[in-house]
Amino acid sequence: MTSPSSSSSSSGATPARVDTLEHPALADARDAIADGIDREALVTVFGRCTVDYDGRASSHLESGDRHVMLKPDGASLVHTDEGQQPVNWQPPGCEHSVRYVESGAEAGDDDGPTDDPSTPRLVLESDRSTPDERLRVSFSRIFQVSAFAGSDETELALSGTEEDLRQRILEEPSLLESGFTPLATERSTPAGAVDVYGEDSAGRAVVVELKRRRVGPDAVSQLRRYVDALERDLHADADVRGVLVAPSVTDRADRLLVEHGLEFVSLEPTAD
Amino acid sequence: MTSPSSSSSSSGATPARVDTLEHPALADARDAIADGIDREALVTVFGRCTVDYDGRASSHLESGDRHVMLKPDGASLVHTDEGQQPVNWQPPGCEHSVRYVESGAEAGDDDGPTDDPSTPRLVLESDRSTPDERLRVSFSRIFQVSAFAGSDETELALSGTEEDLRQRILEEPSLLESGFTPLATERSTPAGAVDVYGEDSAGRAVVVELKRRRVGPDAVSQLRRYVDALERDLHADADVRGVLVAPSVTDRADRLLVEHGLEFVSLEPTAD
DNA sequence: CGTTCGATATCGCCT
DNA sequence: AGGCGATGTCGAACG
Repeated sequence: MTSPSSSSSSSGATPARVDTLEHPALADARDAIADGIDREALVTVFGRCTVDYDGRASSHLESGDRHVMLKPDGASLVHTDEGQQPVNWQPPGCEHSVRYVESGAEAGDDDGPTDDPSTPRLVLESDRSTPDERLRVSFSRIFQVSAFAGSDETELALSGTEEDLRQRILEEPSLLESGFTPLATERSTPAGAVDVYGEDSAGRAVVVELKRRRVGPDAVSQLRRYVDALERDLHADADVRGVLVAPSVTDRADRLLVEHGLEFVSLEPTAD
Repeated sequence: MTSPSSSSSSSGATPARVDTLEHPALADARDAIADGIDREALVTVFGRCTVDYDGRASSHLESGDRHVMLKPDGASLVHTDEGQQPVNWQPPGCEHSVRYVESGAEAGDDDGPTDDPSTPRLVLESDRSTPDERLRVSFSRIFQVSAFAGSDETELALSGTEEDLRQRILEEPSLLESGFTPLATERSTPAGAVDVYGEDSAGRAVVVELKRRRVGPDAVSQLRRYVDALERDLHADADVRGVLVAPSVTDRADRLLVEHGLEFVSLEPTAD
């Protein structure tokens, strides 16, 4: 069951390739993983391991069975059987390495005890600098190693974003209010760029902050910062209106809006 | 190469089990995936597929080779060979389903064209309500299916969090400033809960907002909301101090602090 | 349930 | 490289 199996898809311009080992010896797993990293394949390892992270924060995970994915762009993901988020990870830009250690005590230079340091271990590391951080996965057993090489040229088409909401307003400004005229998007202020800047039927300046979903107090504060900054920037006794555009607001955000003299218009990113 | 292989770890209290098919026929893949879901295993599928999401937003991904993970808690993840984040996903709480469709045109009820609708397809769906959303992965080819059953009882131990920063301040209040006395954590105000509430050596109320890392304008606004709310809550002519505690602040955040009469103390979550 | 806020947030854009 | 804001953010704590 530890003999390597390599197989290619029989049709298609760029055949996908999969290499799998089941219950390999740790040394064989090391070779397969090193080969997968070298070939820039997507490598997965399922096995019993401890996990240590050190960098922006520090973490330790005792021994358990987990699924590890190493990507050719340097990303690393450790998944348990629960949760959308990996229990540990490393962002793209890391250098992956793998090594076989006869005595687990040497797996880490300065780590605490692992599940059984006296047994041999296979250690995966993903390191980067800026910020300096490291993920180390130390396996006592490996149940499966796979290396996937495929082809994926396509990009995700997503709709229902804040950008869609902006397009809706620009194409039909009356959705904001009758007589509204957009003058600029991403208009720069000392506090940052305003989503949509324009003027109302009376010629007053209007700052519009867009949110694709129901908003809380943070969005109100954000809008307030822009209105404040623009009032100073126009340095007249400018009466600048601030309008929050979102599907809905929470109670507390609504009170904040009133408190700060800001307005709200209910609008969804798409017309459905 | 399409014969099923099931294997168990030979030692350990809770042996891990791995079932793998390589280049299975779609109908065989369907049975293996359904069995894995049924057994509450962690199921992975690598193959050529299109991906469609509809719910909080909508997205479509043309045909390519991707890695799909179905977790027993209902989470679903679609990974390409790039990026830390899945290109598509579904949170825990979904219901997974798998079906074999002779003609791909029936894979979706109302979908646009896929890579080749005339060929048979294997369709994975993960659905949930509140919010109502659905992820559909439609495979034209499957290169590998695996089902992993393991054991993982341990929890992550993490340090360097905001909670650590709070403990540091509570154990040694002089780190904030000489004479500071913490009176409460998570003190409730109309604007939300204050991280640390206390008084200085002159008996003035102090609101402390903690951040584990370098902060921008949002944290300053958050602190300002708390100070405002507390000044009203104490409804005296209360002079409430607001102190932001973080490793550092950006320039713009620093100007905002001055503008709002707030203070800053540089402190890291851990003593290193 | 909804609200609120933290996170090793990640990601993309722009300076 | 750092700042800044969006995200189908996710997740947890709390009401």
